[in-house]
Amino acid sequence: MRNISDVIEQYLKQVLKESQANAIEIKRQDIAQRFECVPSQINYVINTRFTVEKGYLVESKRGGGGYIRIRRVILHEKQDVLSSLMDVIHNHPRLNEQLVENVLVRLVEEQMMDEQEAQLIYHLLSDEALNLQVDDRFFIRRQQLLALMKVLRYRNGG
Amino acid sequence: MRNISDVIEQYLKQVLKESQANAIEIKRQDIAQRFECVPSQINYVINTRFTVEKGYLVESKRGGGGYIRIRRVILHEKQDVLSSLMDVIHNHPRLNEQLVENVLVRLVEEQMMDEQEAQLIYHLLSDEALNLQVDDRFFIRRQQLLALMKVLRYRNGG
DNA sequence: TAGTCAAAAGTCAAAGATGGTCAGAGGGTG
DNA sequence: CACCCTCTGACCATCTTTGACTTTTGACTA
Repeated sequence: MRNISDVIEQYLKQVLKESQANAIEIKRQDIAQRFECVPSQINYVINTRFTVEKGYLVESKRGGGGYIRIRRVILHEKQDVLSSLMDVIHNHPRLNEQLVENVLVRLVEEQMMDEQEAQLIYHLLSDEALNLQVDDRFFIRRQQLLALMKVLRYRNGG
Repeated sequence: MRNISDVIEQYLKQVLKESQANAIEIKRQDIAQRFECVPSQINYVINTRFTVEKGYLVESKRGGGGYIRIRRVILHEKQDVLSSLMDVIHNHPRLNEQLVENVLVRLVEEQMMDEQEAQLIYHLLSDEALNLQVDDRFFIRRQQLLALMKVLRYRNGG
């Protein structure tokens, strides 16, 4: 594994998978110690790898007895997945390639589209294809991702 | 061998051949060091020798733990269909919905994509999703259709 | 109860680690 | 000589790591 962030990410996902409940509670300091890094590294991992669009919810508490709780969001209805992703799209002012990728990966994970389709759309929404001013790029991505959600909704009998 | 680029090219192809998977991951700096050249020489080799037309796909990541991944892919046999469609796209100043549809239908007929994929893309490129000034719409459609062609060159057997 | 303190976790910006781009210099070949 | 590859290095973009400083919380004390 190339960097410590990836290692920590894998570790947390492993623990999450092995836990009965779909949530784990960690102590930031403990994890930092286990991987010999500074505590704020854990925040970095969480902020970049356990985001809402990837299907995670994170809560925490400071002070004595503090913790960080990571929850895997499990939505049984495909419609719920779509509306949650639509929220994400609406709430993100800056729809960069990374976010597009996260959304598409999630859709594949949730079996709402296959990899080939995701691949195609990723390329259509890439910086290279959307060779425009950044803000215009964000705008187009929003429009097209929402259009995608619409098609997927009715493809899945909505 | 006359120049360092050729040497590096051969080396990478050798490593690729010996690897089980049809992909390798390198560190630019490592390769540059091994052949005692500047790092950007590696980009030169990749840009001139590992192109899509030659059957290679390259991805990379910057920053800590960065890498360059080179993958061998199989080119689609219908390159001529793609180039003729690219001509069409280039030569049409006004890429309206009808033209998009025609292109997509042709791609489906040629079995370069399936109906579902065509459907998806049609919606992404619709007037409704591309809620912009007409000229901008034409521009985006051109960019994205060309991006689509690029992906289709190697899909289905990579 | 209010105040104080220590123990968490959060934020943010700087530094570090890679890879990418581009334009110009260098060199070989028809 | 002209032209086309190659090679190089300065500068840029992106992702990760680190640490100083901040905020929140609960326990203890006056």
